[in-house]
Amino acid sequence: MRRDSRLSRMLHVLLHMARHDGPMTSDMIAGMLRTNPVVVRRTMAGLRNAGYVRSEKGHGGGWVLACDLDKITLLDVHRAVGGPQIFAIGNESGAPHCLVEKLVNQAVEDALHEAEALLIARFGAVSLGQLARDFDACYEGPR
Amino acid sequence: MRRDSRLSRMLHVLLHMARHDGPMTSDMIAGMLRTNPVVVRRTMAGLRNAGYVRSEKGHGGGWVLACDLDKITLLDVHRAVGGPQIFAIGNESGAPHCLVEKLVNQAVEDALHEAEALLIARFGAVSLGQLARDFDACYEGPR
DNA sequence: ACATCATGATACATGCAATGTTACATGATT
DNA sequence: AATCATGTAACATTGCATGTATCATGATGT
Repeated sequence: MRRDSRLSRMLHVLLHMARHDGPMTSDMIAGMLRTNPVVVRRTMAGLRNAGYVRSEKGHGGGWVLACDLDKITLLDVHRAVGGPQIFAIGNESGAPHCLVEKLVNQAVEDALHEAEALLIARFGAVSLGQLARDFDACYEGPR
Repeated sequence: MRRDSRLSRMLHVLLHMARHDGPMTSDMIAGMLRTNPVVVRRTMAGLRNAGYVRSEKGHGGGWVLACDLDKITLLDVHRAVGGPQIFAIGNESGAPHCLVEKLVNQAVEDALHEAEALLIARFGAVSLGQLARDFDACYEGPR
Protein backbone atom coordinates (compact mmCIF):
# COMPACT_ATOMS: atom_id res chain seq x y z
CA MET A 1 0.00 0.00 0.00
CA ARG A 2 1.11 3.45 -0.67
CA ARG A 3 1.65 5.68 2.33
CA ASP A 4 -1.25 7.94 3.21
CA SER A 5 0.03 11.51 2.88
CA ARG A 6 -3.25 13.38 3.23
CA LEU A 7 -2.33 14.85 6.59
CA SER A 8 0.96 16.32 5.38
CA ARG A 9 -0.61 17.55 2.19
CA MET A 10 -3.44 19.34 3.93
CA LEU A 11 -1.12 20.95 6.45
CA HIS A 12 0.96 22.18 3.57
CA VAL A 13 -2.11 23.62 1.86
CA LEU A 14 -3.54 25.26 4.97
CA LEU A 15 -0.30 27.08 5.75
CA HIS A 16 -0.15 28.38 2.20
CA MET A 17 -3.76 29.52 2.38
CA ALA A 18 -2.92 31.51 5.48
CA ARG A 19 -0.16 33.31 3.59
CA HIS A 20 -2.27 33.94 0.51
CA ASP A 21 -4.76 36.73 -0.15
CA GLY A 22 -8.07 35.65 -1.60
CA PRO A 23 -9.30 32.18 -2.52
CA MET A 24 -7.03 29.48 -3.91
CA THR A 25 -8.43 27.30 -6.66
CA SER A 26 -8.15 23.54 -6.70
CA ASP A 27 -5.94 23.89 -9.76
CA MET A 28 -3.47 26.12 -7.94
CA ILE A 29 -3.40 23.74 -5.00
CA ALA A 30 -3.05 20.73 -7.26
CA GLY A 31 -0.03 22.42 -8.79
CA MET A 32 1.52 22.89 -5.36
CA LEU A 33 0.89 19.27 -4.43
CA ARG A 34 1.85 18.00 -7.88
CA THR A 35 -1.42 16.17 -8.21
CA ASN A 36 -4.88 16.44 -9.71
CA PRO A 37 -7.52 19.04 -8.80
CA VAL A 38 -10.04 16.26 -8.21
CA VAL A 39 -7.77 14.76 -5.57
CA VAL A 40 -7.62 18.19 -3.96
CA ARG A 41 -11.41 18.60 -3.85
CA ARG A 42 -11.84 15.08 -2.55
CA THR A 43 -9.38 15.54 0.28
CA MET A 44 -10.33 19.09 1.17
CA ALA A 45 -14.00 18.13 1.40
CA GLY A 46 -13.13 16.69 4.80
CA LEU A 47 -11.64 19.98 5.93
CA ARG A 48 -14.75 21.79 4.74
CA ASN A 49 -17.05 19.43 6.62
CA ALA A 50 -15.01 20.09 9.74
CA GLY A 51 -15.43 23.84 9.23
CA TYR A 52 -11.75 24.64 8.71
CA VAL A 53 -12.17 25.91 5.14
CA ARG A 54 -14.93 27.10 2.84
CA SER A 55 -15.26 26.71 -0.91
CA GLU A 56 -16.92 29.03 -3.40
CA LYS A 57 -17.89 28.34 -6.96
CA GLY A 58 -17.63 30.50 -10.02
CA HIS A 59 -15.43 33.44 -10.92
CA GLY A 60 -13.13 34.41 -8.11
CA GLY A 61 -14.11 31.24 -6.31
CA GLY A 62 -11.89 28.66 -4.67
CA TRP A 63 -10.86 27.71 -1.16
CA VAL A 64 -10.46 30.04 1.83
CA LEU A 65 -9.68 29.49 5.48
CA ALA A 66 -12.75 29.52 7.68
CA CYS A 67 -11.14 29.69 11.09
CA ASP A 68 -8.06 30.71 13.04
CA LEU A 69 -5.05 28.48 12.51
CA ASP A 70 -4.51 28.46 16.25
CA LYS A 71 -7.78 26.57 16.57
CA ILE A 72 -6.57 23.68 14.40
CA THR A 73 -4.15 21.00 15.56
CA LEU A 74 -2.43 18.33 13.53
CA LEU A 75 -4.81 15.90 15.18
CA ASP A 76 -7.80 17.90 13.96
CA VAL A 77 -6.53 17.69 10.40
CA HIS A 78 -5.74 14.00 10.74
CA ARG A 79 -9.33 13.40 11.77
CA ALA A 80 -10.77 15.76 9.18
CA VAL A 81 -9.17 13.79 6.35
CA GLY A 82 -10.78 10.61 7.61
CA GLY A 83 -8.64 9.64 10.60
CA PRO A 84 -7.06 6.82 8.63
CA GLN A 85 -5.33 3.78 10.04
CA ILE A 86 -2.07 4.89 11.59
CA PHE A 87 -0.23 1.59 11.47
CA ALA A 88 0.73 -0.59 8.56
CA ILE A 89 1.30 -3.53 10.90
CA GLY A 90 -1.16 -5.30 13.15
CA ASN A 91 -3.04 -8.50 13.80
CA GLU A 92 -5.18 -10.57 11.50
CA SER A 93 -8.71 -9.28 11.24
CA GLY A 94 -11.00 -11.99 12.68
CA ALA A 95 -11.31 -12.78 16.38
CA PRO A 96 -8.76 -15.47 17.25
CA HIS A 97 -9.96 -18.91 18.28
CA CYS A 98 -6.58 -19.90 19.66
CA LEU A 99 -5.55 -18.79 23.15
CA VAL A 100 -1.91 -18.45 22.18
CA GLU A 101 -2.89 -16.24 19.28
CA LYS A 102 -5.07 -14.21 21.59
CA LEU A 103 -2.21 -13.53 23.98
CA VAL A 104 0.19 -12.70 21.19
CA ASN A 105 -2.27 -10.32 19.57
CA GLN A 106 -2.82 -8.62 22.88
CA ALA A 107 0.91 -8.09 23.37
CA VAL A 108 1.30 -6.56 19.94
CA GLU A 109 -1.81 -4.42 20.27
CA ASP A 110 -0.78 -3.12 23.66
CA ALA A 111 2.44 -1.80 22.22
CA LEU A 112 0.67 -0.34 19.20
CA HIS A 113 -1.90 1.35 21.39
CA GLU A 114 0.79 2.97 23.49
CA ALA A 115 2.56 4.28 20.43
CA GLU A 116 -0.71 5.49 18.96
CA ALA A 117 -1.59 7.31 22.16
CA LEU A 118 1.75 9.08 22.09
CA LEU A 119 1.35 10.03 18.46
CA ILE A 120 -2.17 11.33 18.98
CA ALA A 121 -1.00 13.36 21.96
CA ARG A 122 1.81 14.88 19.91
CA PHE A 123 -0.52 15.65 17.03
CA GLY A 124 -2.97 17.24 19.42
CA ALA A 125 -0.28 19.41 20.98
CA VAL A 126 0.78 21.15 17.78
CA SER A 127 -1.43 23.86 16.26
CA LEU A 128 -1.17 25.15 12.74
CA GLY A 129 -0.78 28.61 14.16
CA GLN A 130 2.35 27.45 15.94
CA LEU A 131 3.69 25.91 12.72
CA ALA A 132 3.05 29.18 10.90
CA ARG A 133 5.00 31.10 13.54
CA ASP A 134 7.78 28.53 13.42
CA PHE A 135 7.99 29.08 9.71
CA ASP A 136 8.25 32.84 10.08
CA ALA A 137 10.91 32.45 12.73
CA CYS A 138 12.96 30.06 10.62
CA TYR A 139 12.71 31.52 7.17
CA GLU A 140 11.95 35.20 7.50
CA GLY A 141 14.92 35.95 9.70
CA PRO A 142 15.00 37.42 13.23
CA ARG A 143 13.75 40.95 13.75
CA MET B 1 -3.44 -1.71 1.80
CA ARG B 2 -3.96 -4.73 3.85
CA ARG B 3 -2.41 -4.69 7.27
CA ASP B 4 0.90 -6.47 7.64
CA SER B 5 0.36 -9.28 10.15
CA ARG B 6 3.62 -11.13 9.75
CA LEU B 7 4.86 -10.17 13.19
CA SER B 8 1.76 -11.46 14.99
CA ARG B 9 1.66 -14.56 12.87
CA MET B 10 5.26 -15.47 13.53
CA LEU B 11 4.92 -14.87 17.26
CA HIS B 12 1.93 -17.16 17.23
CA VAL B 13 3.88 -19.84 15.42
CA LEU B 14 6.99 -19.59 17.57
CA LEU B 15 5.02 -20.00 20.80
CA HIS B 16 3.30 -23.05 19.39
CA MET B 17 6.63 -24.51 18.32
CA ALA B 18 7.90 -24.15 21.86
CA ARG B 19 4.94 -26.18 23.13
CA HIS B 20 5.27 -28.85 20.46
CA ASP B 21 7.51 -31.91 20.39
CA GLY B 22 9.33 -32.47 17.14
CA PRO B 23 9.24 -30.51 13.91
CA MET B 24 6.12 -28.75 12.65
CA THR B 25 5.48 -28.90 8.93
CA SER B 26 4.54 -25.87 6.85
CA ASP B 27 1.18 -27.53 6.28
CA MET B 28 0.45 -27.79 10.00
CA ILE B 29 1.46 -24.18 10.51
CA ALA B 30 -0.56 -23.04 7.51
CA GLY B 31 -3.56 -24.73 9.09
CA MET B 32 -3.01 -22.83 12.33
CA LEU B 33 -2.68 -19.52 10.48
CA ARG B 34 -5.50 -20.36 8.06
CA THR B 35 -3.26 -19.69 5.11
CA ASN B 36 -1.08 -21.41 2.54
CA PRO B 37 2.09 -23.42 3.25
CA VAL B 38 3.96 -21.31 0.69
CA VAL B 39 3.16 -18.20 2.68
CA VAL B 40 4.50 -19.95 5.76
CA ARG B 41 7.79 -20.88 4.11
CA ARG B 42 8.17 -17.42 2.64
CA THR B 43 7.64 -15.69 5.97
CA MET B 44 9.57 -18.16 8.11
CA ALA B 45 12.57 -17.93 5.80
CA GLY B 46 13.30 -14.63 7.56
CA LEU B 47 13.29 -16.33 10.94
CA ARG B 48 15.61 -19.02 9.64
CA ASN B 49 18.07 -16.47 8.27
CA ALA B 50 18.08 -14.80 11.66
CA GLY B 51 18.87 -18.14 13.30
CA TYR B 52 15.67 -18.42 15.33
CA VAL B 53 14.42 -21.57 13.61
CA ARG B 54 15.76 -24.37 11.43
CA SER B 55 14.04 -26.30 8.68
CA GLU B 56 14.58 -29.89 7.61
CA LYS B 57 13.45 -31.62 4.48
CA GLY B 58 12.03 -35.08 3.95
CA HIS B 59 10.24 -37.52 6.23
CA GLY B 60 9.97 -36.21 9.74
CA GLY B 61 11.13 -32.83 8.51
CA GLY B 62 9.67 -29.42 9.17
CA TRP B 63 10.42 -26.45 11.38
CA VAL B 64 12.06 -26.46 14.79
CA LEU B 65 13.18 -23.78 17.19
CA ALA B 66 16.90 -23.06 17.00
CA CYS B 67 17.33 -20.92 20.10
CA ASP B 68 15.95 -20.04 23.49
CA LEU B 69 12.73 -18.04 23.41
CA ASP B 70 14.21 -15.75 26.04
CA LYS B 71 16.76 -14.68 23.44
CA ILE B 72 14.07 -13.42 21.03
CA THR B 73 12.15 -10.18 21.46
CA LEU B 74 9.16 -8.93 19.52
CA LEU B 75 11.56 -6.46 17.91
CA ASP B 76 13.80 -9.29 16.75
CA VAL B 77 10.87 -10.98 15.05
CA HIS B 78 9.69 -7.71 13.54
CA ARG B 79 13.11 -7.27 11.98
CA ALA B 80 13.43 -10.91 10.97
CA VAL B 81 10.27 -10.71 8.87
CA GLY B 82 11.68 -7.76 7.00
CA GLY B 83 11.23 -4.86 9.43
CA PRO B 84 8.37 -3.49 7.36
CA GLN B 85 7.08 0.06 7.39
CA ILE B 86 5.38 0.66 10.71
CA PHE B 87 3.17 3.56 9.70
CA ALA B 88 0.45 3.79 7.10
CA ILE B 89 0.66 7.58 7.17
CA GLY B 90 3.55 9.83 6.30
CA ASN B 91 4.89 12.37 3.87
CA GLU B 92 5.11 12.28 0.12
CA SER B 93 8.18 10.45 -1.13
CA GLY B 94 10.34 13.00 -2.94
CA ALA B 95 12.37 15.72 -1.25
CA PRO B 96 10.20 18.84 -0.94
CA HIS B 97 11.12 21.94 -2.92
CA CYS B 98 8.82 24.16 -0.90
CA LEU B 99 9.97 25.50 2.47
CA VAL B 100 6.49 25.35 3.94
CA GLU B 101 6.22 21.74 2.89
CA LYS B 102 9.61 21.06 4.39
CA LEU B 103 8.57 22.43 7.76
CA VAL B 104 5.26 20.61 7.75
CA ASN B 105 6.92 17.32 6.82
CA GLN B 106 9.40 17.80 9.63
CA ALA B 107 6.63 18.35 12.16
CA VAL B 108 4.81 15.22 11.10
CA GLU B 109 7.96 13.15 10.94
CA ASP B 110 9.09 14.26 14.37
CA ALA B 111 5.88 12.98 15.89
CA LEU B 112 6.07 9.75 13.92
CA HIS B 113 9.67 9.18 14.95
CA GLU B 114 8.80 9.63 18.60
CA ALA B 115 5.97 7.14 18.33
CA GLU B 116 8.17 4.73 16.44
CA ALA B 117 10.89 4.98 19.05
CA LEU B 118 8.38 4.14 21.75
CA LEU B 119 7.02 1.19 19.79
CA ILE B 120 10.49 -0.16 19.05
CA ALA B 121 11.40 0.16 22.71
CA ARG B 122 8.29 -1.72 23.76
CA PHE B 123 8.88 -4.43 21.18
CA GLY B 124 12.46 -4.74 22.32
CA ALA B 125 11.45 -5.09 25.95
CA VAL B 126 9.22 -8.13 25.50
CA SER B 127 10.78 -11.54 24.95
CA LEU B 128 8.99 -14.57 23.62
CA GLY B 129 10.04 -16.42 26.74
CA GLN B 130 8.13 -13.90 28.80
CA LEU B 131 5.08 -14.30 26.56
CA ALA B 132 5.26 -18.07 26.99
CA ARG B 133 5.37 -17.71 30.77
CA ASP B 134 2.50 -15.22 30.65
CA PHE B 135 0.52 -17.78 28.74
CA ASP B 136 1.18 -20.49 31.29
CA ALA B 137 0.25 -18.15 34.11
CA CYS B 138 -2.99 -17.12 32.44
CA TYR B 139 -4.30 -20.30 30.99
CA GLU B 140 -2.82 -23.15 32.93
CA GLY B 141 -4.07 -21.95 36.29
CA PRO B 142 -2.15 -21.00 39.43
CA ARG B 143 -0.18 -23.66 41.29
C1' DA C 1 16.88 -47.97 -6.31
C1' DC C 2 12.44 -45.89 -5.68
C1' DA C 3 8.37 -43.80 -3.79
C1' DT C 4 7.14 -40.49 -0.50
C1' DC C 5 7.43 -36.43 2.12
C1' DA C 6 8.86 -31.82 3.07
C1' DT C 7 11.20 -27.63 1.97
C1' DG C 8 13.07 -24.08 -1.69
C1' DA C 9 12.07 -21.20 -5.26
C1' DT C 10 9.73 -19.00 -9.02
C1' DA C 11 5.89 -17.00 -11.25
C1' DC C 12 1.54 -15.21 -11.29
C1' DA C 13 -3.15 -13.93 -9.25
C1' DT C 14 -5.92 -11.41 -5.74
C1' DG C 15 -7.43 -7.88 -2.41
C1' DC C 16 -7.31 -3.49 -0.72
C1' DA C 17 -6.81 1.47 -0.10
C1' DA C 18 -4.78 5.78 -1.56
C1' DT C 19 -4.00 8.13 -5.55
C1' DG C 20 -4.61 9.45 -10.41
C1' DT C 21 -7.77 10.46 -14.29
C1' DT C 22 -11.84 11.40 -17.17
C1' DA C 23 -16.31 13.18 -17.72
C1' DC C 24 -20.29 15.64 -16.67
C1' DA C 25 -23.50 18.28 -13.63
C1' DT C 26 -24.19 22.45 -10.74
C1' DG C 27 -23.86 27.02 -9.28
C1' DA C 28 -21.64 31.80 -9.34
C1' DT C 29 -19.63 35.66 -11.78
C1' DT C 30 -18.95 38.66 -15.72
C1' DA D 1 -24.98 33.36 -22.56
C1' DA D 2 -20.21 32.29 -21.78
C1' DT D 3 -16.87 31.31 -18.47
C1' DC D 4 -15.01 29.70 -14.30
C1' DA D 5 -14.79 26.80 -10.33
C1' DT D 6 -16.55 23.33 -7.41
C1' DG D 7 -19.27 18.62 -6.67
C1' DT D 8 -19.71 14.02 -7.87
C1' DA D 9 -19.48 9.64 -9.96
C1' DA D 10 -16.98 6.14 -12.31
C1' DC D 11 -12.93 3.94 -13.52
C1' DA D 12 -7.70 3.25 -13.90
C1' DT D 13 -3.24 2.93 -11.55
C1' DT D 14 -0.05 1.70 -8.06
C1' DG D 15 2.23 -0.74 -4.12
C1' DC D 16 2.40 -4.29 -1.12
C1' DA D 17 0.97 -8.17 1.60
C1' DT D 18 -1.19 -12.22 0.79
C1' DG D 19 -2.95 -16.27 -1.86
C1' DT D 20 -2.05 -19.99 -5.28
C1' DA D 21 0.02 -23.21 -8.63
C1' DT D 22 4.03 -25.59 -10.15
C1' DC D 23 8.32 -27.77 -10.27
C1' DA D 24 13.01 -28.65 -8.43
C1' DT D 25 15.77 -30.43 -4.56
C1' DG D 26 17.02 -33.13 -0.80
C1' DA D 27 15.99 -36.51 3.07
C1' DT D 28 13.72 -40.61 4.80
C1' DG D 29 11.65 -45.27 4.71
C1' DT D 30 10.67 -49.55 2.38
